[in-house]
Amino acid sequence: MSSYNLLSEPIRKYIAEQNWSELRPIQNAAIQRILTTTDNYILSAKTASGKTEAAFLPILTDVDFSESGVQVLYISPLIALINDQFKRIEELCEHLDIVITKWHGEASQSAKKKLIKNPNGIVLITPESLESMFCNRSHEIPHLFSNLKYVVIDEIHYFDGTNRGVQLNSLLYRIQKRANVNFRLIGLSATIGDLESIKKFGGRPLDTKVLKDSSSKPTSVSFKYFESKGGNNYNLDLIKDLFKEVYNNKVLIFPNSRGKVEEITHYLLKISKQGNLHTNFFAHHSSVDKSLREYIENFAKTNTYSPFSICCTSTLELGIDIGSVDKVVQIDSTFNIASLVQRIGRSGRKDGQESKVVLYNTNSWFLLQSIAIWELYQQGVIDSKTNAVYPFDILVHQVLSVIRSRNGITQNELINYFEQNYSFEHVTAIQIEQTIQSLLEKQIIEQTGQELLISLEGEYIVNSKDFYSVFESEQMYKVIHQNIVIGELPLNPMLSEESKFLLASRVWRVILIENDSKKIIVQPANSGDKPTFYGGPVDISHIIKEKMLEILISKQEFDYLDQASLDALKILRDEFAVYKLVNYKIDRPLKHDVNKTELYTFASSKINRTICLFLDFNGIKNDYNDLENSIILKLTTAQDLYKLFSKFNIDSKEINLYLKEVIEENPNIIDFSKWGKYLPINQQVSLLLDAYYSVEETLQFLNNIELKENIL
DNA sequence: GACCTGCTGCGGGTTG
Repeated sequence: MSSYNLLSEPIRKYIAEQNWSELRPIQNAAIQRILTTTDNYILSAKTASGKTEAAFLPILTDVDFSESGVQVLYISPLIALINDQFKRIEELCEHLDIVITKWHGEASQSAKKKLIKNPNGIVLITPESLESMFCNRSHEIPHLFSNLKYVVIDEIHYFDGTNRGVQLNSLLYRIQKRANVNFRLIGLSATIGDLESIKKFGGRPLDTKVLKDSSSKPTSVSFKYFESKGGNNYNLDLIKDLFKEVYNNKVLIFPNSRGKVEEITHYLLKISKQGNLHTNFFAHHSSVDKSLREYIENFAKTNTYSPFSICCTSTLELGIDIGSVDKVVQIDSTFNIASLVQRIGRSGRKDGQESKVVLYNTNSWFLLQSIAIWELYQQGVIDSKTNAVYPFDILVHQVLSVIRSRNGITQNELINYFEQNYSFEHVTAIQIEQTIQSLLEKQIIEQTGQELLISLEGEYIVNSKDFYSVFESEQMYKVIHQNIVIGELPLNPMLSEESKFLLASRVWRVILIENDSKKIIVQPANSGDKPTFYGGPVDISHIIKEKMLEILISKQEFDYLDQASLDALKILRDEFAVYKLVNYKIDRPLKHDVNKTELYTFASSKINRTICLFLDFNGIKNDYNDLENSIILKLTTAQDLYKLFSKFNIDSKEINLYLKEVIEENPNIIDFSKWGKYLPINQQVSLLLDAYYSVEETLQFLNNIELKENIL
């Protein structure tokens, strides 16, 4: 039977009205498989290939919405995506009598109350709102979800390998337990790196199948090279070239940081105004006020004819609906392949159109990284993030949430509950007990009779609105002009009264800083600096670093490079030719200089960080540059380094003891994790070794490499 | 050189 015939009458009617000539491959496959099996499915297909419909056409056919209780739970990482999908699903349900409810922090309270009173239909929610449901409406969970048939997770790759993903998986387990229900899971994504890891969502990896439409849109690419000379400032020629590239098109520009977004938007606007051309240049990032961002998104979506450029960070990387753009500009390399795939997918969304991407680079290492990522993308390789094997920090958060939600639970019940929780599959009962003991010792929880309860101290933590998320957020000051919020900035020492900065593509002068209400009052000004934002380094995966070396030592030519890129690549290749590297898996350059030695690792950021940990442990001073892949040491020979590496094969007890000392001396080291500080010290050590460093992998890497030296 | 994500419930006021 054709997949169309499997669909219910109202759904077929809907399809007829859409004037679709045919169903897309991913839709056909999904309808067939979802309606004829009981498996979970991950639907993977390129952006704008109709994945939402692929999930909902069969689900709407399968589910009897006249029954009470929420039938379908759609989970999204972003509020903006929920708002977009709400409209789409509403259209899909036009001929069906189905209630659709948005449930997130900015959704209507009355709609939520209505759902509680009469739970049914489809609910669209964020993981954090789900967490809050367990905390504040625990007794409603069975009533809401005991008839749940499907959970749909949108942009599921975004959760994979992240703390938010561990939290989400734990929440799915908690729904199953609390509402005593078994649901099917449908995950949607355009970019999947690690299939095995994604299949674990929902706790039935063996019954979770992947439907993948690997067809990709033709993409035209060009690389341009404008070296930045001194400091962080862009080469003026880059800005002029960029202007020519964008001013007559609809474009998204991704320069990788909020400060650079402001800088580039400012320059482009300036050039355009000088030439009396249009002023549709926008800055879009997390520090620009939400209403302003929505205005920009809406401008892009509704505007059919006029050209515009939105300069943005990853805020416009996921599937928020802004319509189609003509081209995507990436300035310096993305940090991973999935990011590039998502960004490219934003152009040429209409059928038959090709995607267009222009990659600018401002130094040769970024150029090399960009080529590596582009080549891997062409090969269909996507890099993936990996979770900690023992995510103790999320465990501590979930333990607190469960105690709060249950309003008292015995220790044995709690241990048993988390032993079965598939989100913590490798964590043992003894380890769970240690986590609980630590919370008791730190007096976050207390024991009353047989039951564990949140203590007075703990109430402050679990009752704070900051409790629901597993990621940290810094204190921000609102930037206000004439009672209108422009955006928000972290307060830094550079910012004082009379200082000037760029935000939302305009220059502002600080009039007043109100510390109590966390406000910065500003007025427009003529010139100013880009604002300073705090941000940690972003890890680069091993396959990208390895590919960079492969390209560096090969003679491979790339026809998408402009002359300046070719020249820059040649200089870098010539520089490394002296090492006579043959095998990119094994050979690593060791550069002897007049008073220092540089080890070029071409390894993942995590491995580099771990090598530095080993060096610190052995009292060897080192300096590390992730972009250039190099660890700088005092003068040393390859023989000395081999000797040192063999010493790294140390008893893990020693490194544990060392890390304990490090943590005791500097407790802030654990702050890379929001909930890490509540863990016992041995679990803090484990978390560092597991999530921050990578000992096994690093030892394997060091045992495998052969150093190739230059002769001074 | 350095992304992003989310957030309760209540009480008091205003509006239709």
